[in-house]
Amino acid sequence: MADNFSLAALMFPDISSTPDKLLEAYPPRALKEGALVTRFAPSPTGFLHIGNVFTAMVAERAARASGGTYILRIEDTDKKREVEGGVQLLIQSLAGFGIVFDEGPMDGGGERGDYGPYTQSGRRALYHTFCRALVEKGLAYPCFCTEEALAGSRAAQEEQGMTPGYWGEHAVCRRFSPDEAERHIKSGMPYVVRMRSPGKPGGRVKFRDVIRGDIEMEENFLDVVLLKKDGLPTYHFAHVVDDTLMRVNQVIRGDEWIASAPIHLQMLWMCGLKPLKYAHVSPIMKEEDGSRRKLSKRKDPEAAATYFEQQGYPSDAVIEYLLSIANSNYEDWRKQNREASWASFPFSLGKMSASGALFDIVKLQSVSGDVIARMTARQVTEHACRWAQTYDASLYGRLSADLAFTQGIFAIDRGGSKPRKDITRWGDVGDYCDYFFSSAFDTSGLTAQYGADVCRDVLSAYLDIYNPADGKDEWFAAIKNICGPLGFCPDVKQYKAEPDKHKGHVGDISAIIRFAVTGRKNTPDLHAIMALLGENECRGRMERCIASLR
RNA sequence: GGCCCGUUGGUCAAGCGGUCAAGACGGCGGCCUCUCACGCCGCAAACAGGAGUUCGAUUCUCCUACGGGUCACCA
Repeated sequence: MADNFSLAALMFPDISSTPDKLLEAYPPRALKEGALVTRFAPSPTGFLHIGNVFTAMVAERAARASGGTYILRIEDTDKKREVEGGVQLLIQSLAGFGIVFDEGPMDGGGERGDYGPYTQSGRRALYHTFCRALVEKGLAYPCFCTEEALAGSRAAQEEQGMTPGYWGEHAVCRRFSPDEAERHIKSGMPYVVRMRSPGKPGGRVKFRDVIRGDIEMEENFLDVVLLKKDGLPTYHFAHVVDDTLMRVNQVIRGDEWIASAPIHLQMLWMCGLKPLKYAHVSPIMKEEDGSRRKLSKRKDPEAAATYFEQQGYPSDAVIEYLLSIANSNYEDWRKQNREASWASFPFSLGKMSASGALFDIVKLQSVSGDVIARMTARQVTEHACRWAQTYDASLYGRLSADLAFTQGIFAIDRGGSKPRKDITRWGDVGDYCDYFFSSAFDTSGLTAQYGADVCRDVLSAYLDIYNPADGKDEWFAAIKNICGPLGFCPDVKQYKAEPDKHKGHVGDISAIIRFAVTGRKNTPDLHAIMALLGENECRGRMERCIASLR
């Protein structure tokens, strides 16, 4: 005569352990007060969404800020979605953002930590142990319904206006005796394992979400699948056993999971496990046609984490932007701690907003400009070269030809308390510094504004007194000195008071020189530029300019 | 449709019964200034709507509207 124990033995012949033994094998961690053990648990699809980076960062910050542990767990229970090399790619991409794990699979293979395996496909026996115990207690049972049958009852339920799913009249396998179940199994029928939900329609569950506060919803009354036909667990079941066995004490995940929290709480209870603590993170949104939606992998290029690297945003800038979305006091902190690493920011899960933020590329640019402005010329040079090396070969050629010169470019107007902020991503540097590498300027803009004669006179006069040894003050004084003879006013204010008395003012003189030397109307400190270019180059450029004006 | 979550300026957001409703990005104006930046100063700009509770609601309750999420042998 079959019973739940013989049924369990038939279903899990190679499982001899028990949940209690597993709990002993993965004992509670020695943690200091308030330390959070968090995890990032992606499926290895090979695509890293910026929203995932956000969630991963939040979990990482929460762990680090509390002196806890951060775990990577690979959820590869859906073989259809798996991509070759996806795990390595994921680890590397996250590392590129400065997000690293204490435990889990490692770059280059292998894994670290005492609570593994960290890949779900390697944890089969663990799930089966818990599942076997459930079957023995009559809390789980095999279900032989075909997908067609399921679809049929779903349609019927919907027609009747009742909640679709495996419950009530439609949970046919739930009512099988152990005898019937065994007979079906022995006949070779494929089956899934479902939990025997104790829930009732209309029942309520309450739980506290760290981000959203108290939430109350209808309890689960569906006989949810624990193990799929292939013996691998569903997300729900895997989550429950993994997070308790890994001793995760703060589950941080996307808010799309909040609807299934009642399932998880119920499973935990049925397994005799303590409820987990949850924090559901809102997704990053995108505005389109006046309405919001999640950033879409298909429609939005900025949904891909790789987009930002390609565009040349420093990874620190992306993280700081994300951090400012997560904890709005981040920007105030940054203002007070100019030079500190974002890693020392006292991150707080509780300060997260419950509503989803719109992705704001303009704000990212502002943050990025600040991040780059804080860098030294050397750091800028290194970053720009590294970026150009893979994304802009010709730029790389220019930048790397003479690194001291390149660093000199980035040193102009850098450092000090008011650094320039006009580079917001490495993709900007090509435009930013092109005139340092080429002197093929079109001077028509110059003559259009001042007339060829004036330009020629100004440049000739300047060439006569040009002294490359001048410091910035002498350099500018020299320019002022040629104003008078040329009919320009050396003092801007004076000129503005009586504009008719002069052809223009010093600004116009230096504008002409600037244009001859750089081909631009606007540049950083011209004296510094000329000093870097050197006497020969500067003279050459001005002489060529004069020649082109004839 | 059921259940759940959300809604403060264009955007991110402080606020947690009494505030002239912070700050940041962006916008606009000004100052500084050889240009452009930077910096500084200033301006415009918000509590989705309606009922309650209260001496008093952005804050508490309910309803409505709108937005989002979820209802798989996917995560």
